[in-house]
Amino acid sequence: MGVQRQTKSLTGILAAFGDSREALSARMLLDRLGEGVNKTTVYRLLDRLEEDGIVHSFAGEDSVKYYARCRSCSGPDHVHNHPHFHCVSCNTICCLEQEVELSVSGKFRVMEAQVLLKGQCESCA
Amino acid sequence: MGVQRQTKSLTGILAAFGDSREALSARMLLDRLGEGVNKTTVYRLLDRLEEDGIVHSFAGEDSVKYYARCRSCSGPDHVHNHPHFHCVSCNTICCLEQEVELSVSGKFRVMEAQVLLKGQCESCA
DNA sequence: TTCATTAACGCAACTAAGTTGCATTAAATT
DNA sequence: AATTTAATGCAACTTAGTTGCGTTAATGAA
Repeated sequence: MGVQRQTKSLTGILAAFGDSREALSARMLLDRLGEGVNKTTVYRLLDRLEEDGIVHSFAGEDSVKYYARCRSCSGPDHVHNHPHFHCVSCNTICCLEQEVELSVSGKFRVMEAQVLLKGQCESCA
Repeated sequence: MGVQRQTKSLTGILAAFGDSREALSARMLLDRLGEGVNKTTVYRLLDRLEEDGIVHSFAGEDSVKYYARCRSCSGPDHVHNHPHFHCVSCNTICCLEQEVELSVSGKFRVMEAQVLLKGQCESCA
């Protein structure tokens, strides 16, 4: 059981994500929301939102945990195997819509794939 | 300019990697080498070894930095676009040999791809 | 609309990963 | 053996993330 109450920290965080595909870290959320929210609350809310399948998370290249709203990844099985793109110019990280299909030979049983791409996004290229 | 001297911390770390494809974190190295090495030294050596292209690094699912010896990835351009496999049974992370080819549509300019697979490895499957 | 319940909050104190400055040690070269 | 300086070890620090606990406030019932 994740989020159960409509608090202003919750609406603040959801508003920060807005309707974009951008991935945000706890720090980024704290910076954007300013005085409005407490560090512990942000971490706890992100956990609960992830439990509920409202957001998903992944480790960025900088070994920091990033969160993004679930959009195309909200299918029946709720798999998050879309790539995340880190633009080295504008330094934003966002979800790409397309699924990645990759074939791994051998006897490995792949259950989940996390793809992190680095380069220049549409606006910066 | 990375590593310049043959010290026992260096040989210890290289011995810990051995000839395997396993990826190790600073913590794992410290645990395995015990009294033999200092925390700061391990972090600094890993940095230098990465500069020299002896090892490469990536963020694990746990947002911890993992290092692995460069083997198949030691080509002319030294690209590290092979996948890393995290076995949920034996909990080891290792480099896979095969390159991943993934096509990203749209106007993104992809410069680097990091693929982290989760599942069961050959021995555990 | 008020009250009771308890989810959620905020603070302080903590852990763990990784970094930095600086004085000391020890490879490598002469 | 003497010199040079890369590398080390320590302590102190930064940053990400967690935990315990007393307080606050969203929600549903009376």
